[in-house]
Amino acid sequence: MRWTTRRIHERPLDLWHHHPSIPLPTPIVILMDSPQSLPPSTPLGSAHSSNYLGSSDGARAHEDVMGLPWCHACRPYVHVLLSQGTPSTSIAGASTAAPTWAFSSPFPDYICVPALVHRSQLAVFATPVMNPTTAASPNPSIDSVSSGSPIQRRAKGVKIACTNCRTANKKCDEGRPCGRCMKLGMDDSCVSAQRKQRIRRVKQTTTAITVSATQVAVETPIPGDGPSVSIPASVHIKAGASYVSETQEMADASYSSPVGSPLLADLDSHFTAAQYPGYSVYANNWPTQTSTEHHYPHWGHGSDGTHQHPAAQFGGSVVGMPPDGCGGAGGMFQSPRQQF
DNA sequence: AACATCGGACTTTCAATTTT
DNA sequence: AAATTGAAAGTCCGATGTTA
Ligand SMILES: [Zn+2]
Ligand SMILES: [Zn+2]
Repeated sequence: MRWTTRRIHERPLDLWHHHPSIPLPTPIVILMDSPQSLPPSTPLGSAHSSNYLGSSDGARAHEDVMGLPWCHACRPYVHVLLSQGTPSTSIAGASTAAPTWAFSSPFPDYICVPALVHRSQLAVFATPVMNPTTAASPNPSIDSVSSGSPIQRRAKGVKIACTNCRTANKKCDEGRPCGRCMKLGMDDSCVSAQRKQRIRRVKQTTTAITVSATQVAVETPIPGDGPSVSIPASVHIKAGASYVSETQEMADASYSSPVGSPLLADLDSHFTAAQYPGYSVYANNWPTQTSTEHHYPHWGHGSDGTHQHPAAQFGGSVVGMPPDGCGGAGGMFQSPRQQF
C-alpha cells in the first residue's frame, strides 16, 4: 500500500471537489481529544482553524483539515470530547436541536461529527452533556447547521493601517486620510504605517512539533473486527500532514505530492504519547493489507454493499447518516466559513 | 455619549527549511 | 524551484476607563 501525504495550502474549501481516488467515505476517522488550544475565549464565530474540528493546524486560517482535499461528502469524522470540545456558550442563530449530522460515539462522552464542522455548531451539545438523540430543542426553527446559515466571521482588515489607527488599535480603511482620521480631524497625520522588517531567526529542527489545535489521532479498525476501542499508543500522525491510502494514481496532479511510505516507524520516531501529555492516541490498528478492498477500512461494507458508519459497527446509535455522493457541498455539512 | 487605551484573538506575511 | 511550516508582525474587537 502506498501512502501519500499532502496538505491543502491556502485554497478555499469550495474549490475542492471530491477526488476520484479518495474512496467514499473516507477511510480515516479522527479522534480528537483534549483540545486545549480551544480556549473558551476564542470567538465562536471566528474562522480560526482551531474552531474547525479536525483541523490539524490551529495556527492557520487557510490550510485545511488534515491536509486532505476532502469534499463535504468524504470528509473524515471526528470524535469530540464533549466536555472539552464543546463551546459553553451558544451563538446567535445556532441550532439547539439535535443535528442530524452527529453520531453517538463509541467512546464515552464523545460525539462523532464530520471533520471541519465549526465548533460553534456543537453548541447544541453544550453542557450539560446530553445524548444527541434526546437533546432538547428550545428553538428548533433556527438551525444554522442544516440551513448552512453563515456564522459571522471577523471582518477582513486593511492591508496596511495608517499610523493613527495602528496606534489606537482601531479599524482603518484604504483611504488616506482614512475614515477614522477624517472623523477625528487628523487628516494630516494619516499616513500608511510601514511594515517592520522581520527579525532574522533560526528554525529549530522539526522533531518537537507542537501538537496544536486539534489533538488528533487516527484510528483504523479492520472491517468486521467488531468493537474497536483502541488503546492509547504512540502518535501516528504528523502535524501539518496526514496520510491517505493511495491505491490509484491521482488524476489531478495538483492534489498530489507523493512521498515514500511515511508510516508508523517513521512517525513514531517523532511522537510518543509520553512526550505529549494530553495527546491521546488511538492508533493501534492500522491497516496492514494492501488489497484494494481496503478502501474503506473504517466503515466496512454492509452486507448490501453500502458503507457503514463507524458508530454503527461499534454499536453506537446513529443519530443521522451522512449524505451519499459528493453533491453535499451545499448541504448539511456546509462550512460556516464564508470565504470557503 | 464619545473617545482613549489596550489585552489579546485572529490574520497575514515572510523567510527558514524541506521537498520535489 | 516549489512547497511547507514556524512564527513575527499586523489588524482590530470589545472591555474598561476617562472625559464632557
Ligand atoms: Zn486609519
Ligand atoms: Zn488615518
